[in-house]
Parts: sequence; C-alpha cells; structure tokens
Amino acid sequence: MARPKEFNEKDVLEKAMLLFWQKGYFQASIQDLVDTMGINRASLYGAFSDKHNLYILALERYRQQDVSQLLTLFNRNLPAKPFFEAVFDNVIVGLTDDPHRKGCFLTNATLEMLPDDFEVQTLVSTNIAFLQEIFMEVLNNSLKNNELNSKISITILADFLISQMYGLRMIGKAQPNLKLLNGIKNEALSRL
Amino acid sequence: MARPKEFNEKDVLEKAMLLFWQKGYFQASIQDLVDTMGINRASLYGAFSDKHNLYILALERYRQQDVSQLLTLFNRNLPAKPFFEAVFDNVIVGLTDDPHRKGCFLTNATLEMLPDDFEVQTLVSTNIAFLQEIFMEVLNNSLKNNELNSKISITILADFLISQMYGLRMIGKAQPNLKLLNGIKNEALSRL
DNA sequence: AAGATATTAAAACTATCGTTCTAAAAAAGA
DNA sequence: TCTTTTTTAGAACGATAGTTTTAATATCTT
Repeated sequence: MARPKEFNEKDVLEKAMLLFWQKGYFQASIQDLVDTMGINRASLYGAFSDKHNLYILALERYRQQDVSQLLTLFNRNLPAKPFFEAVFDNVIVGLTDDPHRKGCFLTNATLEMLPDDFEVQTLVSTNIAFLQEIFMEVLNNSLKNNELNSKISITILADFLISQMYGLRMIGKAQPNLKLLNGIKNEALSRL
Repeated sequence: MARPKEFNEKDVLEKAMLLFWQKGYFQASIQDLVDTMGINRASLYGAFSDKHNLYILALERYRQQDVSQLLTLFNRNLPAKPFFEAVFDNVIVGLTDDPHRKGCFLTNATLEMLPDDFEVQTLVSTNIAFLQEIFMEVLNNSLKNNELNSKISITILADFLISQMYGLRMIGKAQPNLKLLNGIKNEALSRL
C-alpha cells in the first residue's frame, strides 16, 4: 500500500465551504483555496477533481447542515407558529451575528450561478422542494389541531413563508439590523 | 476643437448595464464589455475610467429606471392594495418574461458585492430607503382614507412589503413560475 | 489648407487565472 | 530493505484578466 493522506477530506472540504460561502465562486481563486484548506494544489485536484466540482461538494455540504438543522427543529413537533418563529429566528441570528456577513450560501449561489449552472440549479430546486415539504407538514399538523388562524391554502402559505425567509435573507445582507428583521418576522408570522 | 466621439455615451452605458445585469461584475470581462458596447478598449477607459466605475454607473442607471417606473405608479395615487398589486405584478412580469432570467440587477449586485463594496452598499441602502419612503407614503394615505384593514405599524408593514418583494425576486430567480409567484403575491397582499 | 486635439485600432504590459507536470519525499506491504 | 504508491512542494503551462501605450486616423477651428 501507499502513503496515506495527510489531511482529512471532510475537514478541508469544510474550509473550502467557508471560503466559497464568504467569497463566492468566482472571487475565490485556487490559490485562496490552497491557502485556506492548507493542502497542496496537486492534492486538491487529486481529491476534488476541479474547482467547480469542489464548489458543488461544498454547497452540498452546506445544504446538508442546513437540512439537518431544520430536521432537528421539525422533530420537536412544535405547532406552526413557534416552529416558524424558531426557523426565522435562526435565519436572523445567522445574518446579524456574523462579522463576515456571508448570508446564506444557497442564496448567494442562486444569484451568482443561475441560470447558467445546471448543478447549482438542481441543488437549489431540491432545497426549495424540501422546504416546501417540511413547511407543509408542519402547517397540516397545525391545521388538524385547529391551531391555525388562516383558512388559506396550505400550499400557498408554505410558498409564502419560503419567500418570506428569502426576503429576510436578502434584506439581512443589505442591512443586518436586528430590529428591522424582527419586525418583518413578526409581521410575517402574524398570519399564522 | 477636436474630433467628436463616435458613440453616444448613454447608449453604450445602457449596453454595459445589460451585460453587467446578465453576467454580474466578475463574470463580465473587459473584452465582453468591449464587444457588447461596440467601442474600443481605449475609448471605454477614456469615457468610464475603469471597470468598477463603469459598473457603478451601470447600476446607478438601472436604479434610476427602477425609481422612475415606481414614481410613475406612485403618481397615479392608487389605494394601497392596487398599488402594491401593480408593484408586485411588475416584479413578477420582469422575472417570468425574461429568457435570460437576469432577475433584478440591484438584488444581484447586493449578493455579489456586499459587504465588500462600499459604493454598491450605498446604492443599495439608498434604494431601500427610497422604497421605504414611497411605501409608507402610500400606506399612510390609505390609512387616512380608511382603506386599510390592518392596524399594524406602517413602518413595519412597509419593511415587510419590501422584504416580500425581495423574497419574490429570489424565488423567481430559482423558479420563474408564474403561478407560484402569483400565489405568493396574493398571500402577501391579503392583509391590505 | 494647416495645426491642434481626441479619437481609433491594436499591440503590449504585468498579473493572475485554473490546471498540469516534474521530481523528490514519505509511508505502507512484501 | 526494496518496491510500490501517493503524497508533497513548486515550477510550468497556456489563457485570460484589467489596464496602458503606441501609432495612425479623423474632425474641428483658425
């Protein structure tokens, strides 16, 4: 057998993820990645093929973390209102607590790479479909228990909440102001 | 006096604007700009100093057009609900009717350039403040005439509507689906 | 028509891009 | 210990980035 890798693949992918998240695809150069990940250029290409493939892997990793965070919250079986309050609070904290103001990696990727990048398109669409599923499940459960004010279509309400989440992220990138974002959150949740 | 320019500065700026809008700042190269604008490299630098300055001018031009469109609508003195319906419809048409799926240039610029680019930050903040002003004016007028359902703070309602607008733009970039976007719009406007 | 001026096209500049290659070093199994 | 394999560091690749320069051209005023 041969010499083993000196680096842990997940560790360096995590570092690449943070860099792409902060700088975006085109502003993050291979040199930046080599420096940040702490591995050799050849090792980078050996392990991750090329820059774009590394980017997709990093974005997938980000999404996985996002998904598992949401699933943890979902498994607490909260009624709709506290559930969405917690979801939005997570978003707001992410936006206001980060000195780098990275925002949401998936949102950044959507605006930077679409409509040209097919793989990013797939990832983003999958993510939205997943959010829709979770949100509708929560809303339907609350509907059954008569915890819901609204008589609106659950589907549309779920879409609305997703849209509102992205709106918050957008405003939060431009003006990461806690009071502003909380006001928007409360107004959005007043419909539940 | 000397030889006059062979190109109209506003015409070529418009072309640069469309290119930056479609490709973003980093993906649009000087060569792309030269080809699209139909002028020489030297002329480009002579007239617009450098790439970043050209980008800012293009973004400002885009904002101007956005602003004047909104002001036209504002001057019709509509009640809040039809006013915002028209605003949102404009956004949705822009998203679903464009084969290039450019989205909103200001939104693209926000996610691509912030928080590093001070001039873009200023432009974006100015734009949000402007929207806030217009939206609040409309809401206050409707409040006076008792055309408004809600007793919520006008300020927060305005922020909410701005956020919702950006949410639509984000979703529309990912999934430019008319039915989906109209559903979100209706849900967002249901409180007015 | 002559001179002044700012245009134009295109080459040239340095820097960096993403990627590949070369060669030495290191670690495992035989 | 020797072979095999895969690491490593770093040079090298061609292409393109943004910008500047060179030199010729075209238009205006006098």
